[in-house]
Amino acid sequence: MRTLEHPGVEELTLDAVLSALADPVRRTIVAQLDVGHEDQACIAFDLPVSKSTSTHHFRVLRDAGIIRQRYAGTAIRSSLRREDLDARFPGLLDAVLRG
Amino acid sequence: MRTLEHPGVEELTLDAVLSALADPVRRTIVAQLDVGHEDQACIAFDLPVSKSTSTHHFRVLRDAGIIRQRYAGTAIRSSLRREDLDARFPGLLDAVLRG
DNA sequence: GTCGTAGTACGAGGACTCTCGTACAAATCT
DNA sequence: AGATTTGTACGAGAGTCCTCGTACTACGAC
Repeated sequence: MRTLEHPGVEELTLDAVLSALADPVRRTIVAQLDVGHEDQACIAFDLPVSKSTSTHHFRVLRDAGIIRQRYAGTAIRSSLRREDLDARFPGLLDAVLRG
Repeated sequence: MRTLEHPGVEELTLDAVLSALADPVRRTIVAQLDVGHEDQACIAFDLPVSKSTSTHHFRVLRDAGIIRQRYAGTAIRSSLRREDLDARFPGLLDAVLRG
């Protein structure tokens, strides 16, 4: 099975997290994951960009440690790393999601 | 007396605020304002960039509504718009400052 | 008035980002 | 096996951002 690289909790940087969340498309992804679309494939998200651009944004979120991704057949299941983010930057994710 | 443009509370956008806070130099400014250097001139901040780059970063922070600036002689006094930010995006500033 | 200080305006270089299309790889389904 | 689905790799174009130096303005001090 194919695997995907994820940074550890202690590797999360405020710089990467804030840069990732500064993009509106990526905040849309995070918001949709927050309301429980964790079973969706990347392609099923409602995004105003092409497929390759989607891949780019999901990768940025994964590299920043904001989401976790694992293969499920040909698709990928994404989920929010809420606990890791709360442990490293308490209140940040909630504040952004509320905004 | 010269004046400076500031956005109103209702004009603050998450996009502008997060983009502004995504830069490490600007977070340094915000952090120094947070620990009570609000009497300092811009030039007195400990930043690893040139004077004109400083001007740029202070302007981005002001345009995003994160700081307030007013002239005091030839210098400028900057201060955090903590209450405005807390009203618009509760918990966000604290989370970033804690990180 | 002259000098010094604090900040701005402007332009430029370099890097990065967002976007896309096309071509491709990996797993699944028929 | 062949077709379909999902996502990736790659390259390219356009735009943005960070950085700087130089020249300039506004205010205050002497």
